[in-house]
Amino acid sequence: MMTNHPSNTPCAACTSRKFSLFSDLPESQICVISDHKNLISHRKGQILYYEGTKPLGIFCINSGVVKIYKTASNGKEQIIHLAQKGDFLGYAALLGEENYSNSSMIIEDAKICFVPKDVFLSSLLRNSEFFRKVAKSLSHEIGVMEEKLTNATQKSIRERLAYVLLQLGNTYGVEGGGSQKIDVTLSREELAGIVGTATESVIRLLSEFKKDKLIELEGKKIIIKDRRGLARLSDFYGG
Amino acid sequence: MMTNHPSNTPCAACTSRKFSLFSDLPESQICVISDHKNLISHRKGQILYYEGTKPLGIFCINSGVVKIYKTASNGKEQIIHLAQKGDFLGYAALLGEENYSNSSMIIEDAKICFVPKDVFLSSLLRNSEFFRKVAKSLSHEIGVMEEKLTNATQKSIRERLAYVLLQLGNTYGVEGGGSQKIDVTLSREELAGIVGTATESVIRLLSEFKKDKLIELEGKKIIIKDRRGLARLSDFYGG
DNA sequence: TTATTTATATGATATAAATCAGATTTTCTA
DNA sequence: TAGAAAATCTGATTTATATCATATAAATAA
Repeated sequence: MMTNHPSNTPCAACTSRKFSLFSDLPESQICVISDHKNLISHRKGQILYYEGTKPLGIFCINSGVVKIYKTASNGKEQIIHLAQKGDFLGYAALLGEENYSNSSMIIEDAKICFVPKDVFLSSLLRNSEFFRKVAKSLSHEIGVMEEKLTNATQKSIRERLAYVLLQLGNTYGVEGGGSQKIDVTLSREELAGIVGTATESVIRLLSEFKKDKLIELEGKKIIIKDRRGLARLSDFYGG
Repeated sequence: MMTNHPSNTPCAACTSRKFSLFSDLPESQICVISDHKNLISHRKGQILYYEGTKPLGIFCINSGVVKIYKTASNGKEQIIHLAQKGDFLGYAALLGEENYSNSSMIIEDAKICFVPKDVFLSSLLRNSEFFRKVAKSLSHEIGVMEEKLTNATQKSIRERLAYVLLQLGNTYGVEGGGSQKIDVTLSREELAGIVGTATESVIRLLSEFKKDKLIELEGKKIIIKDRRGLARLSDFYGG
């Protein structure tokens, strides 16, 4: 039996699904998920879940942007990553049978589906290809985190900021007139949280990058003018 | 059919297995693994695998200690973690269907079983409880890495070193006379690789900790004299 | 709109930690 | 066992970046 609430369009019709781990789940499974999911609209600033609390299901982002972060003992936020359309949230905590290891907050208005724990888990167990895909995603994430840790300890703030800008360009970049606008609204403080540094340092370095014609600043938005230059800075090819 | 090479004792009899992800695999599965695994002795300094190469199976540590590390572009090693008896290596790369994201080197003479890719994967698919356990382990690892990243960006070297010493004490500590000897041989350079700092900084801070009666130094071995003091340093409870 | 708060920006200063250099000790090896 | 090489240690110096302080601009609320 398949219910279909007005505000709850079926997963089969979801345009974000093709970007997600649900992408090639068989029709039958999709219907089960669809039947039990709950699509909720979130406004900027809302918290999806808090570190230390118990996961009751997983989130799948239909639209919007979410920051995943840990709050350090000095009160500063370390942003682990930004999640968008098609991304799953909270499945690591669920599979790890642990409380959330991080918190998540909406940074651009979002529509997010919630799929209850048992629906998600039984779907995994009933479909080993899906399970494998989820495991693949977890594994990939580990490699990404290893890279981030290595960068954090071995690279300078300047290098890391340049690298983060390039990455943001890859994910949120809108091309135009030979330059690339990073189309996501991040405060300087949040940018600092991604890089893992002080807000003032980010502001200072952005000014420097601007002076060096690597970027342009349009309010909160950053426009990348010279990807090659940033790439040179981000690595160790001179600098 | 179960072969049993002289140097290749069956997994059913392996005393390290109870610490591993194989711990409650059913007898039938154990036999398959046992039949296809290969136990190899490794000497200190040997490389198990290199970052960027293709995983052909997984490693399960029977004895010894292995460091898992990434080499940064400045040539320095960031040690991701140390692995010991019962730990699995290389399964994330296998499940992620990617090349190794890190390298691994023996730091204390080790006996390590190699289980070929298809044997491991078919075992996973045939036993969903095992698969779930592996997924749980991957998920846990992600949380650990998030914590490490946050520490790396938000804590001082002094705090991180104190924290690393406590962790090493937990894993390798041998109690005796109110103090705890860290019974694993790490060079100062490797300790620096764990903390994510320069070798000289580690040496200097160890001297300082010694002066402050937090630890004692016996050649390469470190003896923790004051866990409480180190804990105070490692966190932000004054310092 | 104006007032108030919050975010961004820039300068001055302090400091942790890297780097460079040299001495001593330990480990390796021929 | 001697000699060479590597690791540890300590000191001096430099540098990147955090912190503190204050000004300006932008966002929000009254």
